[in-house]
Amino acid sequence: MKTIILDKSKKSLSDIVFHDIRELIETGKILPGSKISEASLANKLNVSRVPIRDAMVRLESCGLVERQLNVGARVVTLSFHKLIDIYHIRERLEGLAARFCAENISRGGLDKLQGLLLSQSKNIEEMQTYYQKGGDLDIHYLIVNYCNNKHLIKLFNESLYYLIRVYRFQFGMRGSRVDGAYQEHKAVIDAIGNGDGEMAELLMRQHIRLSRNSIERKLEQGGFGESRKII
Amino acid sequence: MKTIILDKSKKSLSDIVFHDIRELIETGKILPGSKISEASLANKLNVSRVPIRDAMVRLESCGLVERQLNVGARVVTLSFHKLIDIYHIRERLEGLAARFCAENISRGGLDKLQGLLLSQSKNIEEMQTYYQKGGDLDIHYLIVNYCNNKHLIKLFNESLYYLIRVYRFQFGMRGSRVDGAYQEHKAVIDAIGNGDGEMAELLMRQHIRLSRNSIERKLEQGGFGESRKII
DNA sequence: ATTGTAAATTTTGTATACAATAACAAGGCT
DNA sequence: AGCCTTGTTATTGTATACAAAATTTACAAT
Repeated sequence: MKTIILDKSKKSLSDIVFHDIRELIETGKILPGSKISEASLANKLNVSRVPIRDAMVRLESCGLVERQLNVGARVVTLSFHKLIDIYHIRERLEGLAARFCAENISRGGLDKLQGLLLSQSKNIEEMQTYYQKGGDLDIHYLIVNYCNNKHLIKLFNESLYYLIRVYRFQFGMRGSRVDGAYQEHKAVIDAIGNGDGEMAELLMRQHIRLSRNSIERKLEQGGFGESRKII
Repeated sequence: MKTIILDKSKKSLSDIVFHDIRELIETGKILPGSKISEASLANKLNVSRVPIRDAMVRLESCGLVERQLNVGARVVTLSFHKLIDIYHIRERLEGLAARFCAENISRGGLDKLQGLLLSQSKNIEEMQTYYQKGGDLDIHYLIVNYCNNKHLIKLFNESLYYLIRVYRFQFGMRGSRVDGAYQEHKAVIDAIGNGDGEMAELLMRQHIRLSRNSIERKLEQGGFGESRKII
């Protein structure tokens, strides 16, 4: 008997192109506010315009570009105000995800979470680089993706996560609040491990609220390094 | 001097087709779980496959269809479980929207909300038909769209609202809980009018939680009329 | 010099054509 | 008979070609 392994990792060109462009935006290779020409991108990536357009439609849905009829697509322009708006949304949505995790998470999922947490506690220096790379997003990403609510997962992955990554890079938010984050992450994951949904939601909301406060304070101080020019 | 009025209502074929298909799904003209052939739809709507594909990509982002590489798109199959998941999300997101409304809404926006509420209080009979048509969604829609948080608005409109409408139709959820809804809507809008964000969020969350409870009870009783076959 | 108009160019939107993949059916093998 | 193989068909993915719209450029009139 031949085992049939359906290769789910097989991607269409549209898919590949989508992630290529997403990464170009995320890493600032395409600047915010700049126009994206379908033809030039098609040349650059050696594909026809069709996969590019597919990708554009998806990128618009993800909030990374804005399109206008007969004019074209522009990379979204970010602002601190919008960032704060997103943190309010994250507070509610990730709070809910933490609750669902506490109620539903599998043994394997919990192991994964606790393992990631443990690897962070090893030493401060590793942690620094980890956080600087935006790796703390991984914990948030994992918690959402283990929450077992398909709509919530899709919502977060497609409408928030990519955007958050763009913000992290473009505002130079690397390494902010490395101090408190670990303890707060630990508290959330402990609550999840105890199966205490109410507490998990509360702690996650508090954690994200504190992050937002930290950002608002830095904003008042004119912080975030050189990236103010992006405003 | 010639006045330039840029017609934002101008839509591309892709746009029109998107809403056409969305409505076909919403009204059950295309059944849940059924396959959508690009070619046949292109024939039916008298356009080429290109706008159909654009629409498909968007429909997938909105959660109305699921696509598989080299196989095609299927209309999503709904379930009570998923519906409950969505209500949990709505509770958080619309709660936040109510809070933002209380903090930011314009005089005109508030007038609109209170006007809609007033028109509902006129008489029970009108209200019944109003709710049966899914019009109570309008209040929820308005509150979100006046909340002044662009990301939240986009999230709700593109990832929840269409789906909710599909659920309403396919599960025959018309007219459920006409009784309590008015009072609860009034309470939320009063809080918004008073600028009390905390209270507005609390009341909206409670309102949606009660709706969810009502649905869960009906589910236990084997309710929702003939639509159980859809499961 | 500036503004308005019109031609030219570029870019997007849509249609058609071709390639690749998967679903399906028929026939041969154990 | 049942299952595997293989060829056929249908459908999706991608490329190219054409149409329509917007932007840019050039030029003329004030």
